[in-house]
Amino acid sequence: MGVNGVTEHRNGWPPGIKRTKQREAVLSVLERADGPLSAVDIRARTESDGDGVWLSTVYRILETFVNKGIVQRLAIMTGDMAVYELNRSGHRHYAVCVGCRKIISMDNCPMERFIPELADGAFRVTGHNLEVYGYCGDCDGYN
Amino acid sequence: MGVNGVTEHRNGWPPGIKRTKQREAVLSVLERADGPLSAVDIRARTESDGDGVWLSTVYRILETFVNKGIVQRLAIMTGDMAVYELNRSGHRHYAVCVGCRKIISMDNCPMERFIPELADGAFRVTGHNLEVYGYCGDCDGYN
DNA sequence: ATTACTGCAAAGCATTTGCAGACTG
DNA sequence: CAGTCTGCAAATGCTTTGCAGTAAT
Repeated sequence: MGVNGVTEHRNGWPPGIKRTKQREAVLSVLERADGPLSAVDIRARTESDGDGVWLSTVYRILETFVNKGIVQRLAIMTGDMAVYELNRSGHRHYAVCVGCRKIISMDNCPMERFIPELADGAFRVTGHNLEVYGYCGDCDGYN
Repeated sequence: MGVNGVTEHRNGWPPGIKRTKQREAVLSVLERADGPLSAVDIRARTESDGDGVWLSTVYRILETFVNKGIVQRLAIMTGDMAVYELNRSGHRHYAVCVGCRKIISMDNCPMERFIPELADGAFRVTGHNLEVYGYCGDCDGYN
């Protein structure tokens, strides 16, 4: 599989991270994800894959991955669970449907050209987060 | 849409909302706020003002205000508490300092001119949320 | 062998909810 | 007066943490 260019760890393993069955399972889930996943989602998918990973371990692995820059924790507030995604090179943003809570990925980032504008003042920009809210095709018209 | 909106509580109170001492206290805090506040912040400020409001009541009031469109719940994930702000007409976005967690407001919204682009597909945009991360003047250089 | 990681249980903490009394319109 | 709102307490649910055994380098 792997249509996507996950940064460097193609043939092996991200450097500086101990390789364990559980971490492989979590990374594998994230690589195959179609959108951001919560810790609970990830745990469920590892179970479907045959390698159950304990929930607290999933949280610890995610924390490690985030610290290493492999994974990104998004700020989408759909419900109250944090969601995570692989930190792919060309980053994405998401549109959240207020009707059905579906998360739709937006391919391009309209912010790219504006970051320079913001960087002029006394603030060095290192990243950003954008979510768009609204109604998807299925839910529009009912609201 | 585009109606002059919620900013109508000129003679003191938004329409359609029962007026209680606690709601007045919360609204007053939000009106004087210099930035987004958490429920705990709000509760603390009502205490300083002399009118303590119970925390669960603050949450219920905020929920009511959000439903009425008076208040907005942001998706800033500084720590793990939700933060709220008055839904002022010209809306704002915030830059969050990764060093000291300070929240700096950005006066203009770079997204305004891009929402139309997004609205083309099967998605009707009703709102959006943007946060920029980086280092503020005080923290830059130390990281 | 040394050090880090995981399963598990239990604690933490923000937020929500149930209920009886108090208050608003 | 009827219906809503609040104080309070207890519950809920996501996330974190402590510990002892296990696995990786």
